[in-house]
Amino acid sequence: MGENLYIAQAIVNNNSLHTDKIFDYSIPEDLQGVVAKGMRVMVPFGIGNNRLEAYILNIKKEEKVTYKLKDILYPLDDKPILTETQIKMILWLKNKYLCRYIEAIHCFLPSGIVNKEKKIVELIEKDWQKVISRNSKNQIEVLRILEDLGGKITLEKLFGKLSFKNFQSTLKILEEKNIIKIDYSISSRIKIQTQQYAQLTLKDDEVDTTIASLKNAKRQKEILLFLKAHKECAVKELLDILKVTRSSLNALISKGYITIIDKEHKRDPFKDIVFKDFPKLVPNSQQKKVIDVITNYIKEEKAHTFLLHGITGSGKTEIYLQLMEQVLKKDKQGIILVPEIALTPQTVERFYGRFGEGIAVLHSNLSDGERFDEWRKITEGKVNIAIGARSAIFAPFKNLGMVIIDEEHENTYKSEINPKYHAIEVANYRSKEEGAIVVLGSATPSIESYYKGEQKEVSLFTLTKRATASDLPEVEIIDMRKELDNGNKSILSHTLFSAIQQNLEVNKQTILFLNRRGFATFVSCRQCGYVVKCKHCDIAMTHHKNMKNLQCHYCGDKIQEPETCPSCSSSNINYFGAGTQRIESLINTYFPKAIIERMDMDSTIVKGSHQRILEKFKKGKIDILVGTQMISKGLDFPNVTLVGVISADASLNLPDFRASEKTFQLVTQVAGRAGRGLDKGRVILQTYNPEHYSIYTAANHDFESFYKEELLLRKEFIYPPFVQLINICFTGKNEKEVYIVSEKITNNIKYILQAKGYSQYNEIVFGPNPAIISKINEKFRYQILLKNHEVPYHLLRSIVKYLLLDKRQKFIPSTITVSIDIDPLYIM
DNA sequence: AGCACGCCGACT
DNA sequence: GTCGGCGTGCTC
Repeated sequence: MGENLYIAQAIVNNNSLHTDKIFDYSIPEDLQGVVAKGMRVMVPFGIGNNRLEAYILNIKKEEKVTYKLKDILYPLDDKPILTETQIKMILWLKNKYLCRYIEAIHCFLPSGIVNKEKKIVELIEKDWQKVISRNSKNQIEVLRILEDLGGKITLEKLFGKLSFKNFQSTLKILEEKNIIKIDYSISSRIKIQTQQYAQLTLKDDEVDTTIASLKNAKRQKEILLFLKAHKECAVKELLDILKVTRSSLNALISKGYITIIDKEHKRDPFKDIVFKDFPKLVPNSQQKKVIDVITNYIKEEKAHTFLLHGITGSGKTEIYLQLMEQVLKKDKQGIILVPEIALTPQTVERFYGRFGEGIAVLHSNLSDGERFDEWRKITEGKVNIAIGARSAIFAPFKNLGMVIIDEEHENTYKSEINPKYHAIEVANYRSKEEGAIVVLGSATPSIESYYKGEQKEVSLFTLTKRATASDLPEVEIIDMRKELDNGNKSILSHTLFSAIQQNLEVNKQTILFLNRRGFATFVSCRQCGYVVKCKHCDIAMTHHKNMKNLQCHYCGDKIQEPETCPSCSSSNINYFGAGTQRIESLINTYFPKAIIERMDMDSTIVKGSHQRILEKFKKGKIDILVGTQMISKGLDFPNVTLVGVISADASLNLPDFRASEKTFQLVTQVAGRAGRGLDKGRVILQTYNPEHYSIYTAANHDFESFYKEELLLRKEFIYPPFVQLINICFTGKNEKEVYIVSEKITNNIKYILQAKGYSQYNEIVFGPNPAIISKINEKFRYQILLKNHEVPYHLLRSIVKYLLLDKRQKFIPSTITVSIDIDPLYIM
């Protein structure tokens, strides 16, 4: 016939490395012009022609094909759910972060939108006992279960009940014997909620005559009058407002005067919250300069990145708000990223307070349905602003004007699951592709971002004035070694103790900060130095006092708290350092009259407990708040005049090249919690390393000095921003095998480097080494670290891609998992 | 991953 | 001869 063949190039929704490629499907004639690029379709896949959802990335025309192609079954969307821009970005993500297509695709879609055709198993031969031989144990088991559960269940459910794994052949035999039937049923986890609306079918001039004709039907007249005035109304509301019953309405419906239509009803997660108006503030001179400069870029639609380095309280949020106003004026949309939305309610409140409705909020604990609704508000153009955590960077705006990333140094902007993207990288990409600007803000910028500022790659603004007149708090460093010399074995120095006491006397609030949940509460023997570690994960176990046990925070294993040292039997075993719980109970005994509350991962498991504690604190119903990182962010309480940092060192001793940076950031952020009001704040910093630069520069609020010092070290030891890193982690149950595979890959990388003329590979490839956490959940972990030291970065990446993706089957047995992290934040 | 195929041992 | 366990290899 010589007719053209339309071929859809699609990615199947199958979370496997082996199917991570583009599959071609022919588009049957009746679907030509119906299915398009960016749509989801159902396709048959594999030998069993299992039905899978597939995402069409491209459609091409070919005259003939020499290979067999299967037909698309049917479309799942009536219009594309992925735009051209997004498809391009999917390819970029895959290539940059070396993830799978499907993982990149999932960034753009709300979870739960995925359709699956479930297999339904149905019993059709009731008298099966006559046909099946007594020996076929497995077949009998399947049929019994089917019978018990009503003769029709999903394959999944059946599989869950079976005592054997290999059910496929059993089912096939039963199907062939016509005893069971296997069918498909489509299921989507999300349903669009609809609400009934009443509408008039009469024309305006008909209404009055109709009303007159109704005579005695008083209620019906009221309804018609109401609808004449309001055009349409939700049935629920109509009945509520007019105090009429459904029967009156039904009468009108049966007479044909009114119709009921289903209208989509969007769930609103913030419906119960009233936001106070947040009026525009007059910017100070520094703020105004920033706003003016960036506004020009917005007006000219120039892609560019800005870094706002502003001390806490320098009014960055007001800058964000005024820039957003400019973006909206250009009919463009904006994204605001915050580290974690539950911890930064003030940012959300201010945006709502300034712009009212028209904002989509992408919470971390939205339900699938709520998330879907927020996503639809964006795709349908109903909102122009999206606020959310990391994943909101993928908000599907059509005309993006600006991305704001607040607290840009935060770790939460780097994804820990594939694709392991960094929100700043994605923002910069979108900026260039979509002509938007990026605004990064932080009181303690990351070394990488600040370095880019110095290199003029991004425009740097420094804000030194606090927007409100309050001064930065004074920070005192307490040398805990001297405390010990003076006979104070307590975890509170004399200075901090008396400061808390004074603060309580004048009815001011105190925040006590501890570096990590139970990070320091490892159990150690003073006699032999033995540290109790998890036998599965090789990390120190954490003491949980109220449970009287030790827990591993990686695998969750629990053991009884030991009374003597498991190694030398000495009774001199000690609970070292202190977790938040221990501090809480200690403070309780020191200050029995004070109201003390703890805020950490354990005390905020229950949904909404953050807000509850913070609300209580805001109202002044808590005297002392003890907490972890969680309390270091964004809290702005004027009555807090004292911040105590119990031990500034815990994060300093982490085995990571960013340990100093993290310590500086934490101490600075926490110190910024004091003195937000009219009273001067006081910060007391307890440490065993008072001479460490990250401690004293943080105490002096001196980012510049810290940066200079840190940058020297980064340069000397060849770390980012001077090189880029790639971390490859191999995981498996057999330690020897994991080691051998990772060593083989290491040698291959070195071999290729040498062949390409880079013989100094010992400065490029490090490892394989056991990961710092060398064992998680009975699985051993080895890693290779790559640095692009005097070797092109793209060469390193293409080597990794070649060995671990393209030729994966050749090098990696299926018992080993490989995880690739491009530009890792932690190497653990 | 998910499925079928094919080889082999157990059991009638 | 039949059934079921397990290893292997492919998926448009």
